[in-house]
Order: sequence, then structure tokens, then C-alpha cells
Amino acid sequence: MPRPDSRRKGGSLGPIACSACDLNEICRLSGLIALEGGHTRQSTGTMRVVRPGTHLYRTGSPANCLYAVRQGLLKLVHVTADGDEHTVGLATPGEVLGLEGFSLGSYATDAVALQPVICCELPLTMLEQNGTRVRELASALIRLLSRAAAPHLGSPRGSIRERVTSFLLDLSARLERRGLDGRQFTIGLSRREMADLLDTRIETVSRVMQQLHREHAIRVRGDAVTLLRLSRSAEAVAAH
Amino acid sequence: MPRPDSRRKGGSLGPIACSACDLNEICRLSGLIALEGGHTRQSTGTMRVVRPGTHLYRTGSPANCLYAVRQGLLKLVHVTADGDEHTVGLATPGEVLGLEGFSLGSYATDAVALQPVICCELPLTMLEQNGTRVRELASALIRLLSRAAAPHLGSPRGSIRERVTSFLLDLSARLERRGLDGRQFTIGLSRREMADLLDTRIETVSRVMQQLHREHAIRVRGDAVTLLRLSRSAEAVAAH
DNA sequence: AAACCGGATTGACCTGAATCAACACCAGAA
DNA sequence: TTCTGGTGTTGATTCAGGTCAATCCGGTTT
Repeated sequence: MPRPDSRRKGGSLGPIACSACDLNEICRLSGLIALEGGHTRQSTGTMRVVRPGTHLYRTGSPANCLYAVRQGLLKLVHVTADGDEHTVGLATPGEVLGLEGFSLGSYATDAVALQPVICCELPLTMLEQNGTRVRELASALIRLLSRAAAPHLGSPRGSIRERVTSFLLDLSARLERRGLDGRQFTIGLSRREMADLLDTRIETVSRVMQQLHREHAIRVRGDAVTLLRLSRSAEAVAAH
Repeated sequence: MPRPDSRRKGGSLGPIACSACDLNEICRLSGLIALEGGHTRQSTGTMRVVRPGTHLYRTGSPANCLYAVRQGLLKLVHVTADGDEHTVGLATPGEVLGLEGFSLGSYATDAVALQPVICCELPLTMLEQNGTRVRELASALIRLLSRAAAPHLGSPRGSIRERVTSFLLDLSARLERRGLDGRQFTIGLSRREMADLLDTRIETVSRVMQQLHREHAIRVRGDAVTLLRLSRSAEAVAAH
């Protein structure tokens, strides 16, 4: 059923350049990007446009493609056996979704757009073809997967304040890595979604954000955030 | 510096059969296991024995090998920039460690034995050789990595009670998948280590364990645990 | 045996976050 | 314009879990 999701109007994060994308190397080796005199041309692959509040894919549906986020923000929602949902992560521009497809054959979460999203679609079949550079392709794919296979270090830990701080700094770092503005950005998540991700309540998120605002650690206007003087270590110290 | 770690005497989990190991397929394709008339022989690769409290590898050290746990339990410890440590996960027999090596070139956590541990060691160089079955090997490796690359779903969420319950059920399930006893086992973690992993305090872990014991959901004697009537859904219901 | 030590348990108390409730703000509809 | 519904903020109260402290228990040493 289509969810009644009246979204904020704000724009999208990105778009980013192909060169800043985690899928770039694989994309090139699969022949999805034509190289012209050393210049990278736009991908010739399929694009997927996803409107805010709608799904890129759903839990359990057959995983036929990898997706690279080019523009916008998505949330990954884990749907438990007994039906309730929890946001377990975000995907920012330049990141790759659907990596679990190789082993499971299906997607392990729902991927829901939080903003207008544009993704590049890379059918898994393209990776199995007998190209000339099978070795390079396999090697690139292994490196990509290996990055995601590192033991999870960014789980919500400590006080809510620490979790909010970590969340903001993490998001900021991920944006900056892609050449986007990591100092000033729109969170793209409602308070409800933030609370869900950080395993707490909307009121608490609101309070912490206001608190950080009053302390001039961040500036908050709507869902536009500016990081001013925010650091993980300062939080750890503040916690004694 | 060797840490003064007077460990519990208890035995180790395992050993398990090669056939129950996540690395099995890759091991065979790398020629580490000789097949004889359909029977799987013992691996001909190097073994690593790790005494309780000592390291299999450390954060940042060059990742030259994959490790498959054959026997015993390890904890993965994330060491932050400012020096404090947090247990972020466990490794049970049959599981593979060091997958982040392909991308990082070094290990992302410390791996510390909680029991007498035996690991199989698979040098990464063996995976890069021009064997006859490069394709199969790459494919197997991709499937293995893909399994670990799924968005993290087992993070500590909800009340401490739910986290303890999830922890016990998760550990139980992982043991059973390898043919070990998932109903009755030794946790292998001190209360301190459990508290660290579940992001709470020793006293709280102790209280919850005793509470579950009194309710006949589990039976606790020292670090030997028997699961009696424990289910995630029951916990969710109990939480209203 | 007694003394000792580290881990585990239990109790008393306090604090951070959840809960319940009111209200502010904004956008779209009438 | 006013009304309405959804989102966010703020306050009052409650409660789960953190903190501090005492005690217990099994293993080791003397």
C-alpha cells in the first residue's frame, strides 16, 4: 500500500560525479561508462528515479541489481518477522546498495527514499559476463564488498547525546567524502526517523538538538543543520 | 604487553567439521584441503593456536590472512582514536575473520580469544594465484563477503532485557548452525565483556540474567547457560 | 586451615530518558 | 480569512538503568 507521506519540500543531496562513486571502478570495467580521450562520460546504464517516501526495493524481493546512489538520501529499513520496522542505516550519494544480493539472492532490507533520489542500476548479470577483464572486475568487486564487510563500528552507543553527535558527524563525514558540503546540510530525516535510527524517541531527539543549538555546537533551522563546534571527543569528555 | 588475564577454566566451543565452516568452499578451491575418494581430509594449511586473553591480530596490523575459527570463541574489539576499547562482536566456530583486509590492507579491530582458540590461516596470496578455478574461487569469495556485507541487523536495540535476550538467542543460533549445542553452552564472556558488548553495566547484566533465571526462561550456573523458554517475541510482548 | 583476590550478586539511591500532555508552527483545504 | 492535520517543541512526571557500596563465592596462596 502506498504510504501517505507528505514530505518536506527540500531539495536533494548531490548529484555527485561518477568519479566520487564507490561503484565507479566496477561501472567502468563493466563497460557502463564510455571513456573518451581520458574524460569520463555519463553512464550509459539505466537510471532509477525514486520519489520521496517510495521504495527502491523491498525486503525479500529478488536482488537483480546493485544500485549506486547518485543523488538524494535513502533509509534502509529492517522488517522483522513479526512485522515491525526499524531504520538500520542511511545511504548517501556515492554509496552502493544491494550488496547482500550475491549471497542471499534477495534484498535484506527495504530501501526508502527520503528525498528525490536518482540511482544508477547495475544488473548482476553484467558482472557475470565473460568480459576481457574478468580478473580486474572480480578484484574490484571484492574490494567493494570487503569495505562493507568490516565489523560494524558505527552502531548507536552511549548516551543519546553521544548518539546524536555521532550521527551528525558520521553523516557529515560521508557527505564530505563525496565532495558535498559536510558543514551545512539538510538532515533529510524527520524527527521520527532520526529517533527510529538512534533507538530513542522524537521528544528526546528534539531536546538534544535544541540543547546542542543553545550551546552553539550546531545551528538548527527546520531540518537544515550547520555544524559549528561539534566533536565526538568533546562529548566523551562532557560525559565525564 | 601481555595482559594479566586469569581466565575461567572452561573448555572451548567446538571443534567443528570443515564442512560446517564458512571458509570451506574457498579452502577447497585454494587446494588447502585434499579430497580423497569423496572424503574430506583435514586441511593442510597452517593452524593458529590462540590462548585465552591473547590476540589473534590487532587493529591496524597488516592483513595478510583470512582466519576461520575452528574451535573456541573470540571477541572483536574496536579501538577508538582516543584509546578506549569496545567489544563490537563475537566470532564463533565456523566463522571467518579478517574480511576487511581486502580493502583496508589491515585489520579494523582487535581479535581476542575468550577461550582456547584454534584457527585456520589462509594467506591472501593464495587467493591471488593463477589457479585453474579462478572464476569459482572469485565467485565463492564474493558470496562469502556478500554475506558479511548485509546491512547490520543484529545491533543492540531496545531495553537491556531485549538486548540480553537477543544476544543469547543470536549466539545460540550461531552455534546450532555449526552443529554445536545451542540449547546449553558456556557464554564464554565475563559479565564485564557482556556489558561492554551490550552497551550497559555489569550490575545490569547480572540483574537481567538472574531475572530470566527466576522466570525459568534460562538456567544460569556460572557462565554455563541453558535456554529453557526464551523467545524474542515473548520479550517484545512483555515490553507492551 | 585462614587470608586473599577477582568476579558476581544484591541493595539503596540517583539520573537520564521515556511517557504523557499541552502547545506552537506551518501548509493545505474550505 | 479560519479550520485542520501533521510535525516539532516544551513541560511535568515516571521509571529503567546507572552509580555507589556492601556482600558473597570460588579459586589460589600461604
